[in-house]
Amino acid sequence: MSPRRQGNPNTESVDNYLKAILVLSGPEERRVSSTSLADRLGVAPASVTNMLQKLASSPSQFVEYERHRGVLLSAAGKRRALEVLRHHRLIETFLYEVLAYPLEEVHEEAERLEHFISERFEERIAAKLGHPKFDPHGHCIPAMDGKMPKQISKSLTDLHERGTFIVESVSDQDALLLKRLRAHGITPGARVQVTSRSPDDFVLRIRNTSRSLHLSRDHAAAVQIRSAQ
Amino acid sequence: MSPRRQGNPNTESVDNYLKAILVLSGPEERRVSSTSLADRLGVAPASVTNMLQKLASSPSQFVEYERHRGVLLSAAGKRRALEVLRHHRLIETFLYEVLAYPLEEVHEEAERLEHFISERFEERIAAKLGHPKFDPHGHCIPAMDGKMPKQISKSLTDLHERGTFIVESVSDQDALLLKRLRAHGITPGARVQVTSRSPDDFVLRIRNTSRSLHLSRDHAAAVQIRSAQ
DNA sequence: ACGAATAATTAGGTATACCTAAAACATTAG
DNA sequence: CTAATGTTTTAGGTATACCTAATTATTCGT
Repeated sequence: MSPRRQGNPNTESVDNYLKAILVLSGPEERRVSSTSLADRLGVAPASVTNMLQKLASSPSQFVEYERHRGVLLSAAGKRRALEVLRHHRLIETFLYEVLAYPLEEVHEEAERLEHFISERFEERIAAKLGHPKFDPHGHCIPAMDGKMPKQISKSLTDLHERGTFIVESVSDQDALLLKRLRAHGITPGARVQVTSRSPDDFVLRIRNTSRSLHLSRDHAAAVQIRSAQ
Repeated sequence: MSPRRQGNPNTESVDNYLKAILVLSGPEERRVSSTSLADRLGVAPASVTNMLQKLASSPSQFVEYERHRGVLLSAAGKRRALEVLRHHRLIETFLYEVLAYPLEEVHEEAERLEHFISERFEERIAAKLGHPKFDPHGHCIPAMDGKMPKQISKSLTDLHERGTFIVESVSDQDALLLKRLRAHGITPGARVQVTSRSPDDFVLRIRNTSRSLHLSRDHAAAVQIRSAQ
């Protein structure tokens, strides 16, 4: 018996599967394949199949799963996934604002703690932070009821014009990249100019500075922007 | 595979065993029996034997265990146990001071989180709190190097004279009792008068008030006191 | 539309941490 | 100093979450 919250079906592992499905299914909520889940979670595809079967046939009804056709979150699954995401982003904000963590270290700690904090802890840090709407990476924090405004930004790689933009958010997945971006002033809210781009070389310049930064396609994909009004 | 910190031998469970051994072996560091561990951890005695055998034969060398003769912490085991205890008490202090938790809710949350916080988190909350020496229950917080001053207090039940005393600490094990004690002003630092006592009825009066409080033997055992200088 | 390539599932196995029931050991009372 | 009692260990079994290797489905190109 491993589960900390015994009796109820929310183990750490289940939470991670739900979060991964939420992210991979995107705003259009398309079905998610076993392989993509396996990739994201760093486990073998067979393990994913196993877990999905268990989840689908458990009374919790978190997912809708069809053999060979991928998986989708149910309403309950989405609710739980958003709750964990809320935990994650609140904790990130808390570590950054209250404990003065460096931005790039916030994710790893939140990834661990998100599964173990109580409702009370969640409430208290939210209150302490003044019920923030965004985390320090610029991602929005789901409300208690699970509502989350659709963000209208797009990825740097989806950009075809040249021009000046505002950085909306930056992915927290790659700590090293995050550190490099921060060193160049690419943080949420920054005004940046896209100087040139080729398929695998995006050149950014930060407004009011003379420095510029080259990003590979993968790295550029981690930066979400919106047009400067 | 359950361990969160993979590769290294500190699972949540191991931490809990080490903590329990630390507490049960007391300041005299006497050997701890399987049954007493089983009781404290809420598991079957057979499970304890199993775990102790694994711990004793693991490369981590946390315990010294002899069949039928109980278990003892090694230097490494004591170090680890004190680290977890430090986490626990720092988190309690943090929840109380920074997040304004009610005293009696601090223990449960700390019990969960103590296993998952990083060194950085530990450092940051310690710094934020000004490197406190005591938690809100009045227990002292082990230093980073594992040093901890022996506390010279004794339990209310070990008291044979009548008189006025200062509350040194209050056990965090029983949230309901803690709430009741708090309601009567029995918190660390309070001056209390022991009005009368019989084997199962300890009567306390808080200095400068007219209220008094009856405690059973078990409950009185949870209150540590020192003489008022 | 069919065979090759790719994706997904099944089958069988590992480790952790727990359980119960039965057996072995230790302690204590007579 | 032995028998009864209580404690501890052994033996055998459960569930979770993973793994690899083998098999079966699906998809895609020609």
